[in-house]
Amino acid sequence: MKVTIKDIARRAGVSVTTVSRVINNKPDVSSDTKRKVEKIIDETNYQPNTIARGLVLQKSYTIGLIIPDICNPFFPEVARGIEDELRKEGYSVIFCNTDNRKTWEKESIDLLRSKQVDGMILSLSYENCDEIFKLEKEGFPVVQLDRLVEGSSIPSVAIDNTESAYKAVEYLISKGHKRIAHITGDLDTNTGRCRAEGFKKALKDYNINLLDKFYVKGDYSRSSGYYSMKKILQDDEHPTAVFTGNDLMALGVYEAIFDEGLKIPDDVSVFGHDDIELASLIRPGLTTMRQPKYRIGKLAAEELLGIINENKDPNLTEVVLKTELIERESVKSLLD
Amino acid sequence: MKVTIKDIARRAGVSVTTVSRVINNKPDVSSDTKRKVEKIIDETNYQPNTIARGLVLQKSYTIGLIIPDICNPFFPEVARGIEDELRKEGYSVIFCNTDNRKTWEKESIDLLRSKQVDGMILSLSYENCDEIFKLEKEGFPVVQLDRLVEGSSIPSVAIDNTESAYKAVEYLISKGHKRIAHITGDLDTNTGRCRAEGFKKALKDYNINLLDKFYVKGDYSRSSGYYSMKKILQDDEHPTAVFTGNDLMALGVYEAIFDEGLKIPDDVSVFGHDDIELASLIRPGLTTMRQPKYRIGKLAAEELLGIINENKDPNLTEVVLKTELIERESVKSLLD
DNA sequence: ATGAAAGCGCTAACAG
DNA sequence: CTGTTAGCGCTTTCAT
Repeated sequence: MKVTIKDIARRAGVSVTTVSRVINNKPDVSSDTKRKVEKIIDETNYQPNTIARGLVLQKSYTIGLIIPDICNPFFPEVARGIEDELRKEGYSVIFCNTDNRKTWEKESIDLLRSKQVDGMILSLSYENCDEIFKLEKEGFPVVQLDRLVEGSSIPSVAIDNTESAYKAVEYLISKGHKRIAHITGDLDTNTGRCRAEGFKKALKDYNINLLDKFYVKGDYSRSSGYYSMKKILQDDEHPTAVFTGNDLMALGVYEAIFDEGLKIPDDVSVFGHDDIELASLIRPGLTTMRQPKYRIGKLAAEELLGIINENKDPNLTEVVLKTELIERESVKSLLD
Repeated sequence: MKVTIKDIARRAGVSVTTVSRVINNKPDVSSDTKRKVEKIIDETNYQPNTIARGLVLQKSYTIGLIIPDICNPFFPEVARGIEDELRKEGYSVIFCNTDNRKTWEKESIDLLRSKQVDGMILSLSYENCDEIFKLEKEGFPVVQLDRLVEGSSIPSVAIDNTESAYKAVEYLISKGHKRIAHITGDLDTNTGRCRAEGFKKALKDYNINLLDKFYVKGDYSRSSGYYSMKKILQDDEHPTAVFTGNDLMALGVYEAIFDEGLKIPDDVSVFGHDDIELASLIRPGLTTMRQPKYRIGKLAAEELLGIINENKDPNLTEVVLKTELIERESVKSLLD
């Protein structure tokens, strides 16, 4: 049987209140009894039952993390940033994968609520606004990852995807590219839409025509990158450069290009987004926009902690991080 | 204020006992009152407090996952396998990163115990046996990942690294290679040692001499692969094939070989281990042994569930998974 | 078929 | 300084 506060109390010959006091470092305990109790706690290897404490304190010191898929290379680092930050404050994190399915998202939220988490960090599919609004109405502490829901004032930690994509395309243009294709991310997500928007805006600002056949809808998966690029390459008229909605798709694009016996960047330049680890590992190194992933996680956690603890006003908090252009070898300059 | 079982009881005009009965689908409730209660539950969007339930049931429906680092490409898929499997049975998972630090490992175990997890899945540093033994003595449900601790009967899900390496080398031999080098993984880890052992055993079984200069100690990092290969290539006498302790090192090996103006697999064949995503992306595609990562996670979860629920005897459970040889283009046949 | 009451392990007034 | 008491939200005998 597990040792409880009662056991400690009995063995120390004091009341449970006193034991509780020493556990929580409260005043009003003589250093004598304190020592005595601590000794017994040590001997018995007693660990206070956080569940029971949570019940009375109405606090679980646990937060929920809901993401599409921890296997998506974006999330492990974010998750790590969150866990590191939260653990410092004594919180632990329960994580749920949803594969962007609305029903799973709802289930996960309900599950976490029933587990009395003190807050949540969410990366939900774009359409799933109801859930967010419901949480907001209840005043439940929530921070969103990587998305901004219009009409809600729920804090969010994200990068400016539109600007980031714009910068990427601008770079391509500065290298003399004019025939630039884009394989979009999942357009059901905010990030996917914003990056596509940034792409279009850059072309427009630089007076470059956007050809329909150079704008292909992907879904962030590696295979969608592969097939989209295959499709693009079927046409006689190749683009000189392709900007993909994320690095994972760029990997698929690499394969498609290699399949056709073409060379990167000599035949086609490739520009990704996110700078996942693979980007530096593949050859040629993938030029891409780096997301400060760990930092996103860390800041999201800080944000959430702020809301939970100081009852910080969530209304004003919108953290927008910049991405960094990482130049490698997958983009060729057409100038000179 | 959150709605509790009392609120439901009051609004339905019944006792909390009755409400509890319908929540848990117990018999002895007239279908009439059952409907009535269910209606109120629906209306109020009531979610039973799992924490409170856990307190009386002595069950949290939460398990702990302790790993070195979720950012290590091995773990996300394992974690996903665990989460998928556990969620089906109504469990959720709290994860902790330890960076293989013993103090963090101990802290994490204590934390999870205080959170009353029903079991743990652990991937601890090799030296940290005390903690495992302590848990074992208490009969606490634990499954180990990727590690067999001698002298303990704690179940473990792992691949047979020795055999896996043996198979790899055997394959190389079957392709006519006799001058085979090995760049080891971190020999402070069990995996590293076993793979090196498998390498040696295969050579011995096939009566091939192991040259000292063809056995170089690496540490699983890409750069160690690079420098180790450089060192190997400095000698006039090249190996015809090199087997690396993991894929990441193989990547470094690729670079070293390219640096020397040599070709893979024409001049040197390369064989990796793990089949990380990258293996299929680099050119030439890396021949390697695939770890069934998702499956490892899934089985570890099943194992744990078995111990928790059916009080299955943990003594006999040692799941050893086979790796799969993935043939790509980095190995040349010397036959014909 | 239903409810009253006890208790899971802990904290927090309140008294002394 | 210390202990008594009353819950936190839920499940579970045991009556009725």
